[in-house]
Formats: sequence, C-alpha cells, structure tokens
Amino acid sequence: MAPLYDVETIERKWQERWRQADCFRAVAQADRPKYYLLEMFPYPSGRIHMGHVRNYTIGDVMARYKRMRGYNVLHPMGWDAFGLPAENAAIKHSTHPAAWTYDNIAYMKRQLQRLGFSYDWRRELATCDPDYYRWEQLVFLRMFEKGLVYQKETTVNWCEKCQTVLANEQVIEGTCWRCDRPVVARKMNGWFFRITAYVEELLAGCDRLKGWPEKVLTMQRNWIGKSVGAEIRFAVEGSDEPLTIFTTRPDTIFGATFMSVAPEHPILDRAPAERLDEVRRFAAETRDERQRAKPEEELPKRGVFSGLFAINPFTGDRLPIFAANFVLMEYGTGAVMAVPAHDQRDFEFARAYDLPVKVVIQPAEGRLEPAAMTEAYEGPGVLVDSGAFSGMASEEAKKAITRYAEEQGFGRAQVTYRLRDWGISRQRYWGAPIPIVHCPNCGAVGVPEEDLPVRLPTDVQMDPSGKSPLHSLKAFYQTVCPRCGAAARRETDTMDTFVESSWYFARYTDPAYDQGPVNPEEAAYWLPVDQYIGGVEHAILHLLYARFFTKVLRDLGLLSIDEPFTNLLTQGMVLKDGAKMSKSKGNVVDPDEMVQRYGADTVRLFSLFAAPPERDLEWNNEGVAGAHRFLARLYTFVTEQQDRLAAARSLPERLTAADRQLRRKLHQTIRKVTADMEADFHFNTAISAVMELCNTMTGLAASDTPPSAAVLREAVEAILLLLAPMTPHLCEELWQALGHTTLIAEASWPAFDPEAAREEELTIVVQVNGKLRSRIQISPDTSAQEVERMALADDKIQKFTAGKTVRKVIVVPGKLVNVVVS
RNA sequence: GCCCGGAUGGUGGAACUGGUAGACACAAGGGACUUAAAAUCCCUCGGCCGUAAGGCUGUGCGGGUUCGACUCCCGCUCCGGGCACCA
Repeated sequence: MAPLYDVETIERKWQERWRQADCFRAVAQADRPKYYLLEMFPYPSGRIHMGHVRNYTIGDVMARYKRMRGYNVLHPMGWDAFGLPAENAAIKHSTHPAAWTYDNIAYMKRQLQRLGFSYDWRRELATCDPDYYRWEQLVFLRMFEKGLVYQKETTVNWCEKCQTVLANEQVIEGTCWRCDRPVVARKMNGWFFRITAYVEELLAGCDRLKGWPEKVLTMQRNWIGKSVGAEIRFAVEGSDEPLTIFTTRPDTIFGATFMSVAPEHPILDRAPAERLDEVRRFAAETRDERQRAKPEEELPKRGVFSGLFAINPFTGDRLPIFAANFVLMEYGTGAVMAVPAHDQRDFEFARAYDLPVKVVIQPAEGRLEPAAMTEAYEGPGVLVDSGAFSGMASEEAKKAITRYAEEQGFGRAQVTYRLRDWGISRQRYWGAPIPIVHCPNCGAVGVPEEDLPVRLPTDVQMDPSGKSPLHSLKAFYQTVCPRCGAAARRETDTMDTFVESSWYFARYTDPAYDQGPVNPEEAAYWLPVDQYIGGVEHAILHLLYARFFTKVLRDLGLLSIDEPFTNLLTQGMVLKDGAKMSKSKGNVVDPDEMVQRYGADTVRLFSLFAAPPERDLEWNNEGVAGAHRFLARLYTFVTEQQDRLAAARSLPERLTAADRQLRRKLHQTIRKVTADMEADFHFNTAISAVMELCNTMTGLAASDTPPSAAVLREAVEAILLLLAPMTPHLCEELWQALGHTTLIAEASWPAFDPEAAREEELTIVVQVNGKLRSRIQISPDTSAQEVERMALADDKIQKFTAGKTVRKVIVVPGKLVNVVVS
C-alpha cells in the first residue's frame, strides 16, 4: 500500500520546525513543576528494532502529554555505548570498537529523529566518552576510599578459546556463546562493589516504591533473598575449631541426625588421612558435575562421609559430617545441620545413605512415623523429643532455641541473604578502565583524582582471539605507583557496563558539568526520574544496580535522593507470529521500512493502539495499514474542509441537535482520553475513543443535518490536541491548516466541559430475573420511582411478568432496572 | 518445586467500584464506484434455533456468593514469565 498522504514531506517539515524552534530543550526553572521522563537508553547495536520503537513511543507520548499539561519536561536520550558486541564486530569487520560504536550511534540517532521523538538532544551522552566515564572512575575511587569497593579472589566463568571471563548470561548451557566451547570455572582476582552493605535499605525500599509494578518488586525481593534464622556452632570431635551452620529452622535442631557441608568446605581438610583421598575425589567430581549440569537440572543427592563427627550442642548426639553435592559454599556458612524428617533435601540424602530420620515436629493433623514417611514434613507443628522445648509451637521454639543457644554461647540469631556483592571486573577491552594501580609495595592504589580520566587507549590492535589488548599494551599498563613512585602495573580490567547505566539518569541533568559527576543544582531540580520506562528484562540487574548506585552517590554527598525512579513502567515485548522477533526465525519487522511505507505517525499510532503498554504486542502489518487509513481519513476530512474550518469562529448562540450531539461526544472523549493518559497509560483505549469521536464527527458531517462549521472546528481542534502526543507530525500539519501559527507541540491539553458532556437522554436497561429484556429511554433527571414505574409498564417487560409475582425491583440510577419475579 | 502474570469472537483487544459482554480495530464475506485494478464508501460478522419478530446459549473448567458475576470466593486445567538444591 502506498502512503495515502504525503507523510515524507509532512514529517520532515515538522521535525525541522521543532528543531528550529528548539521546543524540546529542557531548562531548569525553579518556579515551574518539573517532570523527568526517561526511557532506558539503547545499546548502539546497529539499528533500532521494534522494541525500541515501542519503548520510545510510549515515552514520547508521556513527555509530550506532560508538556501540554504545563510541566517542565526533561526527556533526554543517550547511548549505553560500552560492551562486548563492539569488540566482536570490530574483530569481524577489521575495524575499531569505537568506530563501530560511533557509526551505529550516528545511524540510530537518525532513526530516532525520523520517528519524531521529542528529545532534548543537547543532553545526548555516550558512556564510552571519557568525559562520561572519568566521573564514573571518580565515583569508583570515592567508593574505594569508603570501603565500598574491594578486590577478592573468586570463581568466574572462563572461556579458554576467547581468553576472557564471561558474564553468567553469556554462558549458554555451559558453553561459550561465541565459540561454543565449554566454559570452565577459574579462580580469578576481581573487583567488587559492596552492594550487600545496602541490602536492608534496598529491601525496605521495595515496600515504598508505590509506583513500581509489584512483579518487579517481587523479583527484587526474591533476588535479595532474605532469610531469618540462626547461626549455631557445633563442636567437632578432636578439633578446637567448631563447625558453624546457618538454619532457618532452629526449632528442628533436636532432629539433626548428621551434618552436610559443601564439597569445598575447609573443614574437610581436617578429615582423617584414610578418608581424605575419597573426599577430595568427591569434591573434584562434584565440581565437574556442576559444570556439566544444565542450570535447571537438579542433580541426585550424593555425598561422602568425611570421617569427622560433630556434636549437637542440644542433645550431645554424635553426628557424622558428610560432604554433600547439594550444599553451596557461597550461601550461609557452607554447612548445614541435616534434619531429614523436616527438610526434603536432607530426607532424600538420608534415604539414599540409610541415615536415621528423627521426627521432632508433629503437625496439627496426623502423626509422623519416621519409617512410614515418604517425604519430609516441612510445615509448622508442635515440638516433640526436644528436651525442655517439647510441647512448644515451632514458631515459638525458633525464638526459644535461638535464645538458649545465645545464652549458652554457641549460637545467635542470624540473617542471611542470597544477594552477593557485585563483581564488576571484566577482562575486556571496550569498557571503562578501573582506575587502580597495583604496586608491589603499596598494593592496590587508587589513581589520583587529578589524573583522571584513565583513558582507554584507542590506538590498539584488536586481537582475533578476543583477548583484551590492554593486558599486553605496555604503554597502558606500565606505570609508577602514585604513592611511592615504584614501578607498578596499571589495572587492565575494565568495568562491567552495568556500572555506566547505574547513574546515567543523574548525569543527564547536566551532562556537560565538569566539576563532578553530577551538578548538584540541576540534580536537585530534576531528580528523581518521575517516570522510567523499559523492558522487564532489567527487573533485577539494571534496576537493582541503579537503586544501589543512587544510595552510594547519596552517601558520597553527590545526590540527595534515596531512589532513582519514582514510577516504573515495564513494557511488553513486540512479537511477530506469536514469537519474539529474531533473525533466525525470520520474523523481523524493520522499523525503517515501516516508517518509509507509512510514516512515523502511523508506526507510532499502531504501536500504541495494538495493546496496552505492559502487555506483549503482536505486530500485524494489516493493523498498521488500518492505523494509516485512520490518519488518512482525518487528513482528508480536514483538508477537504480546510477553508470552512479555518474561517469558522466562535460557537453559534443556538446549537442544533447535531451540534449538541457532536459536542457531547467530543467532551466525553476529552474526559475519557485525559483519564486514560493520567491513570494507566492505556493509550489503546484512548485511541479507540478518539476513533469513535472521528466516526461520529464524519458521520454527522455527511448527514442531512450537519453540525455548524464552528462546532466542527471545535471538534477537529480537540481531536488534533488529543492525538498530538501520539501522532505529532500530522497534528502539526492539520493544526496549521486550521490557521494556527503556533506549534501544537507547545499547545495546552484541551479542557472538557462537563455541561456539554452531559447526556440529554439515558438508555436504561431493563432486566427480568437478571436477563436483559428491554431498554427504555429516560431523561437524566427522572426519579427512581418513575424509572421503576416506566420499566414495569414496558410492553416487553409485561410479557415476562404476566401471571407472576413481582418480588423485588432493583433500580441502579442511570444504569438499569432489574425486576425479580417468581 | 516456589513466586508472579494471563486465559474473552477467526485475530489484536474493550468492559468504571459487581450492573447492556465483545467498544475500537484487523481479517473475512457481500455490495457500490471503476473498462479493470488500487484506493474509497456502504452492509454483515460469537454460537445454535428461526423467513422474521424473537428465543436459547456464551468470557479456560467445576462449584459457590448475589436480584445480577468476565469482574468476588473455593477447587482445578492450560499458557507465559521469574527464581530454583538458598539450608
């Protein structure tokens, strides 16, 4: 289908006018209410995809709407420009990551501009720009000073072929996503952000973020994974050093029949010589097994007796200590007391190795017999066989037993989290250098702030192996210690790219500020972000990191907010043929092609119309054509009557029935669309309301008794204003056609007139026993008694009530009458 | 396994706080205009019965509450997402 009006000319024209008028430039004005609207910035991968189009369209509608409502709107755009794909592309195409990245930025920027998004491009930033990452390095150093950054040796995903660490998400079923070779676990030194120092505040914030989807908050809470319980020390036979375990069920401690520790647990080094080989072999096997296992696979419970025994401090029982494949060194203390009767994993393990099962909790219903149990009972109940604690309810016993352990000095209440510190070291080239120098005398020393930025050298040759050139670039890593002057080695790892995206929203408030990461005055005016919009795939990573970083920047005195994003909208995916668009499936829809064929307004309109924002959107080319036809009808209607409409002045003194009908529909539509915009971003219903209004308008205009020109003009103007945030180019064009000389982008949102919106006549539904039987027309001021009388007198209703007794009549004012008969 | 969502015509989706189910579109079918096509315009469009008027039925399934249930409650089924030996 060819475009039905000259979209190319119209859209280019208005994009140019907006640019000339500079109408999306944001300037802080203390006396005006601000609105900071932000969409997640893109990675410059090459071209924008429909997911971007949808995300940025939703954001643009809100930004334009808020402007029309009188807010001082900040709506910036930039580029999440560091990342591994640039390195891969550079190797593949024999270019430089920077060149590839900046080419992509230029191309994608043109694409975004062609869609008519109302960004303040003056604030554009790219995170690979030294003027951006120098401030990130400064924040890193301040965090280092405060102990919020530290280095430690840890296990990472390493690809031999690519000579690099892979992020968890780059490990596909145990193999490298790029070369398909198995990933190996490797101990490496790396830098960590102490996000766990903020774990309680991050968790508490989840209860206060009223503007976030509950789903995202739940995911964050789960990720943080707070467990309340107790830490208990068990003496180990023949050793001074106790074995410390963490449990959430101290109430079951009398039921412990053995102990399980992670295969890597240090206590195993103390195993008797005759068991040591077997224990070490088991640890090695488990490591391999975990390596090979698919992530979702639950391995059968296996273990090996260490030869060691622990003493239950409550019972004095001698408990064999097993190395077990299901115990994780990274969680809790890497050791657990095993209560097979009341923990499913321990139960399975006990059955597999023929270990005793001791019941210490009896449920309210029934009675547990160890021999008869086929699974553990993990629910609450009453303690039995638990010494002085017998007879207590399990919840009460948790506290009592913990208190007792504390009094006796072998335990205490303890809280454990699933959240780990954030490992930010990447053995990649295309990232922000970590501003550290490793000195043989002084250890890790921060680069002095006056020496920032530590520039990422650009005169490097990319190594086809994927190995970062920084590791072998003497000019980069050879340096001297800033503290003692000794020859030293510069850190050659770069930062995780999630660091850049953790604070970019704050930088937008003054991206050129050269006195620090954030201009305090601008930040004080604009922050926090009032509305943030992006994909739900960032529910944990980016959104949690950004929350963490906000608190860090606050504690460094750089920001004065606690949370970065007041309201969050997670938009659904764009699907084609029921599946996510992908090259391999061949179901990719190219935004450029769509824009060229139908124009930006049509693409925007369809993205908004096809589904509410939070739901997945099925792309449908026929539907796009339909959206285009709607715009074309409006265009034709206005241009055909342009002279009449442009000449029309104030409303006539006496309105005809058609005038009143159109105005009623018009003002009802303004009310409806305003409510949709304010309440829940349901643009799809807002658009359908405007479509109804257009149908009413064109229908009346073509009738024998058309509305007057002035009323038509009022309707057209309102339609244009209501659609302006969604399809801004066409609305500007038609706004001008009506004779306006100012931009609709700078116009005010229309007000609705309740008087004009009021119905002159209401349709009341009449039911008999809840079934629709008739409709009656009444005037809005008819009394309930009168409505009831009219309903009962209605012919059709009489038919259904004849010969029956009317038991009850329910009148819902303005809605319906239900006659109950029997 | 646990935690969230969701299920409405051929399709995408509407339905306020329990009050006309299917708005608005798309597709399909029929018609008008045209030499023809495109574009445009008009009509039909959940299912069953009926020439019609109208009736019955219908929001994943089974119960319940209510004058009245897509909406609330209880019990399931299926689909999507997140987490997952987390002690």
